[in-house]
Amino acid sequence: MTYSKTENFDQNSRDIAKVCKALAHPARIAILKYLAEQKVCISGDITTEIPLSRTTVSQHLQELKNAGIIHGEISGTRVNYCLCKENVEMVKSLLNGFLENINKNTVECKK
Amino acid sequence: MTYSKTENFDQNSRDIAKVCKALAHPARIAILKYLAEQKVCISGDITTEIPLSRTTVSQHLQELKNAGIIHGEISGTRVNYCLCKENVEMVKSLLNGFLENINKNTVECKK
DNA sequence: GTTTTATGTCGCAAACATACGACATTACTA
DNA sequence: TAGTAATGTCGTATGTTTGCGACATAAAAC
Repeated sequence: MTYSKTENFDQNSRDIAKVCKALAHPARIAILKYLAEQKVCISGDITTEIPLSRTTVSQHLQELKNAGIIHGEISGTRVNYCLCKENVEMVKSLLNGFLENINKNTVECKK
Repeated sequence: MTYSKTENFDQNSRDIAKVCKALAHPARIAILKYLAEQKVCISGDITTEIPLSRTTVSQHLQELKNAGIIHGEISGTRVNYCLCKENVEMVKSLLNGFLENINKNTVECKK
């Protein structure tokens, strides 16, 4: 009865919320930054760069993969992760479009 | 013991994650869109525009307020909410900076 | 002063997210 | 084919979010 009424909102709002949800944890931001820093796609030894257990990092990677932001390519026992050009650009234009849109009717708030 | 190790990540990553968290629900996106549509700041009768109870909408408004994205001004029994120019722009540049940054080392993923 | 109107806050229940140890899987290596 | 290394998945404990009814508050209307 309670919870999860997301289907009552329009697709664009849900898309934006979904992308933001994927980015809504510092570990995932740190992972993305790390991937962006590397010349080559890097495997799951991201663990050594992130102060979390391997299991947890793996889960965060799955979430980023589900959101389509990263991509993992199997190579032997390793998995090479990388940022997906198309999807990162999709995210960029989705968020930019939204922020540009709401930026039209803002008000000065001294606060 | 478990959970919430966010303090182990750098400030920028936490800031980005925080903003994204505020945007990580379709209701909040819908609320922001609605606010952007209005000529004047609109009070909590946003309820009629959003398929959720007044209580829940009120809570989402609080979250957006906490994130500094909107601002509520009391006027009698009403509260006029509006988008904060400075903060919306702050969010824009924060997210743009990050996305621009990670966009440098992406890879074509046919998928 | 009582009623109405617009809001916010509390407390609860259900759903979801986070973190991790233990186990399973898969491929390379000797 | 046994051993190791890199990963993923499961189960569990705990914290957080979502959604709402019920109550509290406070200004305006009468």
